[in-house]
Amino acid sequence: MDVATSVAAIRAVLRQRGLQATSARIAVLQILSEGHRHRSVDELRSDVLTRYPAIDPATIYRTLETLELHGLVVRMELGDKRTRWALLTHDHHHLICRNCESVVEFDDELFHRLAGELTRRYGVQVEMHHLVLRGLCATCALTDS
Amino acid sequence: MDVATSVAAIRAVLRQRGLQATSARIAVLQILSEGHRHRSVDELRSDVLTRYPAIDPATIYRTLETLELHGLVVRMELGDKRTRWALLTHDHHHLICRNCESVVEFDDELFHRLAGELTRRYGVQVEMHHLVLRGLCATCALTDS
DNA sequence: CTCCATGCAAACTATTTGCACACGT
DNA sequence: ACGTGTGCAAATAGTTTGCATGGAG
Repeated sequence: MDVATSVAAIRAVLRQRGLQATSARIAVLQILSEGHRHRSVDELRSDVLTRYPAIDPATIYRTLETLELHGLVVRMELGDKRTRWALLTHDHHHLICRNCESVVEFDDELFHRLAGELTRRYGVQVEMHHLVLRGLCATCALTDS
Repeated sequence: MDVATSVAAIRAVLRQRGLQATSARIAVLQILSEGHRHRSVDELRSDVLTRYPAIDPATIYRTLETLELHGLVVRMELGDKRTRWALLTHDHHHLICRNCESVVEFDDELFHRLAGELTRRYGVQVEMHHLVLRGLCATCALTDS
């Protein structure tokens, strides 16, 4: 699914997995498909409001749980207590800058290597899809602090 | 601070950082020093009960926040909503087995290399102290599932 | 003796659940 | 029509905060 996916495509994806194409599910997937930012339930709720009739928070929670179960979205804990959600696309990882709060995104390559090494050494099977690291982004790292 | 640290040593560490050596802080550090497991506030509260007079949850939260600020303990989010706490010792990382829920611990070496590579490639300064990964532990990886 | 830390109770926030009704197929 | 999804309201769980009292230095 790509940025700003059409409703028809979303319907197809849902049906494909045996899920009813309800308005809540379509709205949530549509919003999440616009820029692959990770959003909290509350952000989702207000984003939905700009274009669709309101969805009850309880429904959003249940919708996301279902979509996660069927491998369409992923959850991520950023440290505050709200869970963030995004479309499941390719594996990628994040660094949150402790100075300016910006989020840097990394592709999976280096982490993939790490996972392999961990398997070799410890026998574990690491499933890293959306890792969250903390530290300083390039800009703030230069200014030190 | 080592496993089962003496009260005198704990007092010293606290004073050293300009902190009052109160009974709550001593009790919390004492409990955390016994096996470097990561504990939830509730586990801490009941562990304290076996040896000390009860500490109010609110006090435990405030105590941990203070100790964290002074670099004595670290927090960790395991995915359920309770924050876990441990003494800050050496950097190490964890894998939680999604099958048997066990926690595997890794030393820092491989991750340290990864952090270096990220700095080289992206200019970021990664601060990874207690990373939490998910996957399968060696035992469950063999049995597949 | 002076503050900082603690206990208690109430407030808050994110999330979950029960139930009757509405919608998708 | 049938069964699943949704809205609403109430319940829950973890955590935070205000305020008066108690203990550490």
